[in-house]
Amino acid sequence: MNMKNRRIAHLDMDAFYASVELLRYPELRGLPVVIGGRSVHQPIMQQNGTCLYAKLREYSGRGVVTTSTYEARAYGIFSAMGIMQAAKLAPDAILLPADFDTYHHYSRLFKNAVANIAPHIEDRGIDEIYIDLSKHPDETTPLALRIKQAVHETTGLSCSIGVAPNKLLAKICSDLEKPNGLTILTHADIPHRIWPLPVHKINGIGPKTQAKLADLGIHKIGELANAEPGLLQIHFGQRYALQLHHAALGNDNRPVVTSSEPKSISRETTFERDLHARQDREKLSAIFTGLCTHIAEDLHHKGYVGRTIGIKLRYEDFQTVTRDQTLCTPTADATTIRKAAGNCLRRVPLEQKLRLLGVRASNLSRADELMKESHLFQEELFCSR
DNA sequence: TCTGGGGTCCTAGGACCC
DNA sequence: TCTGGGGTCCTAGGACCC
Repeated sequence: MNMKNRRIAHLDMDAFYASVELLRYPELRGLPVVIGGRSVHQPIMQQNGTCLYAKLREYSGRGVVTTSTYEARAYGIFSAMGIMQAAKLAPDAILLPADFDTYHHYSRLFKNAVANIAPHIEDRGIDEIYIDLSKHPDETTPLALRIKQAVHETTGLSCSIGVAPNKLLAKICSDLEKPNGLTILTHADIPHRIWPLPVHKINGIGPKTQAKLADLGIHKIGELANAEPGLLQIHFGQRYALQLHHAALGNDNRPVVTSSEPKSISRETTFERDLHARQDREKLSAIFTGLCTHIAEDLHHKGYVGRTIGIKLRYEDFQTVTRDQTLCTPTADATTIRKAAGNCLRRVPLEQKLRLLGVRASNLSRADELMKESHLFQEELFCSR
C-alpha cells in the first residue's frame, strides 16, 4: 500500500458516557451533567414519576469527573477534574454515577455498525476507533456520512469523524469540528489547519512535553515544525525529537492494527480515607486479597495467565511506587498471586499512610497455548519457586 | 477538599551470559 | 589483572492515553 494514498478515518463518539446517560434520562438534555464520583448517587424515582438527581454541591469525597456534557464543559468542567473542584464551578450541575456495563454495550453496538460498512478497524478503547478506508470503493465524503448515519441509527448517538492520510492527522481532525463533525484533510491543508493548533493536540504530547516545549518558546504545531532539529535533540533525545518533528510535519506511517493481545491486567483502588499499614492492617489485608482474587477472576475470564505479578502503592503525599516479581511458572491462581504480591509488599516502605493499592499481572500468555509448551516443565526443575 | 481506574510504551541500570 | 562488546531478562519509574 502506497503510504501517500491512504485514507484513514478516526471516529470519536461525542461525550460518550454522558450521551448514553441522556438516552436514559432525556429530560436532562441541555443541562450541565457530570458523570463520575465513587459513592452511590443514583437518581431516585419519586412518587410522581419524576427523577430526583444528585447535584455536584451534595458530593463529598475523592471522585473525579469521568465525562461531562458540553453544557458542563462550558463551565470549565473536564475529564479527570476532582468532583469537589467541579462543584465550585457549577454546584447545581447534575451528577450521575458511571455505568460501564451500559457503556460497553453501546460501544459494541457502534463498532458493529461501523464494521458492517468498513471492517478494517483498530480499537482505541471504549469510544473511539481508527478505520482504514484505503481499499474501500466509495468516495470519502458519502462513505463517512454513511458511517455516521449508521452509528446514529444503531445507537441514537452522534460521533465525529476525521479522515486524513494517516492516524496522527485523522485523530487531530476528528476533534476539529466536534460534536457531530466531519473533517476531511489532505497534506495540502496542514499549514493552515494543523500548524495554528497548540502542540498538545498531537497525540503523545502531554502536559510535561508541552511545558518543556513552551520553555523553548514552542507553543504551536507550526513552531514545532520549524524548530531547529538540534535544539529538540538536546532536550528530548534523538528518538523522541525526530518523532516530534515528524508529527509536526504531519508525517506518520503507523498502520491500522486490527487485532492485539493484552499486555497486562490490573486492579487498583483508592481508599475513601488514607490507611496505615499497621493501624489498618486488617482492612488493608482484606482489600489486598480482594484485588488478587479479582485479578485471578479477570485472568480466568479472559483466558490468560501471567508470569509477572506486581503491586502499586500510592502514599498520602501522592508519591507512587511499584514492585514486581517474575515467577518461574505463569499463573492465574488467586493464592499464588496473593503470595507473590505479598512478597512485593514486603520490599516497600510502609511508614507513610496509603491512599491507593493496586495489583497487576503482566508477561501474559494465553492459558490454552501454554498447555502445549512442554519446555516449561524443564524450567520448573531449575527454579526454586 | 486537590488529584479514578485500566491500560500502553519507553528508558535506564544491573545481572548474567557468551 | 585494570578491562571489550553484544544480547537478553528483570525491575522501577515516568509519560501518556481513554
